[in-house]
Amino acid sequence: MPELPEVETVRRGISPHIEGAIIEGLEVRNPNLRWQVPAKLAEKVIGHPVLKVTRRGKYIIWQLPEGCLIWHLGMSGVMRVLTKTTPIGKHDHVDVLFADKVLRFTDPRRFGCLLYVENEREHPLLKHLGPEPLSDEFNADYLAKKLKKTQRCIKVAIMDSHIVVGVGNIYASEALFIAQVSPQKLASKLTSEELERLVVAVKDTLDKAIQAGGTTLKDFMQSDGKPGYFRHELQVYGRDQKPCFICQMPIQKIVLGQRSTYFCPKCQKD
DNA sequence: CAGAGCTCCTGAATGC
DNA sequence: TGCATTCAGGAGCTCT
Repeated sequence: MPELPEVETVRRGISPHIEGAIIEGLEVRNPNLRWQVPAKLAEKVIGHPVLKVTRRGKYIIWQLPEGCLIWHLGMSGVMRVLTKTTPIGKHDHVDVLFADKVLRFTDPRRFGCLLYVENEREHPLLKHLGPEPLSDEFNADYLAKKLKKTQRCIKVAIMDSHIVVGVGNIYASEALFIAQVSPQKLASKLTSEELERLVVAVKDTLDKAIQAGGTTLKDFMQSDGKPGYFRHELQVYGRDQKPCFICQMPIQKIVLGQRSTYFCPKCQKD
């Protein structure tokens, strides 16, 4: 399940191979992703170079001269740069062909997407997104302002991409544990100290994971292998009933906003 | 307007 | 061993 660090790792992994290359072909084997891949996408992109590969939240954006491709990996999406002779697998839905290689998009669950827009800033998916978590714009003052009047618990709020992008289910639990704030606490009730700790925890957690991802980049292009994702050192996620690494109290699993949530009832205060 | 719940999909895990 | 059932999850959409 790609979270922001994985998406950034994918971006870094593919960009050296893609940037500057001219798209020579597009093969959409299954357009039924989260949204239909636009029918006449090929004629819009073929013959044009990919100028730059950027990221906004968990969206990967390919900048072309007259528009851009917007990709999302959903939760099972994978992008790999392969040789053209690599056999096609069951869930290999899209190939972008270059002179000497192919960018292959694989996504068993098809929660991902591939869209095209002329002006990235105008696109409804990107237009109203909150700040990047690693930017200075994401700070305790900003969060305080945003959460001031909300009735939601902090874990649900921090996962809202209108508040801040890229904080997925796993890292939301992790960051709250590190910040020692209960995921159930009403978001508007966090003290400025707690907000500060949470902001720092989110940045640290994501940043560390991105650094870890960098170390796997060399393995990114295995022709038959897995993408260069990496294992996290998870403190609470997936550790239901296992002892807290700080106080040994069993980690609790609850559901918030239809998402499983893990926390230490002793270390994380309401 | 804010927020709760629904929804897409398939592989992995679990149950019998 | 094998089949049936359950669950997970990103995030936009619908409904209240």
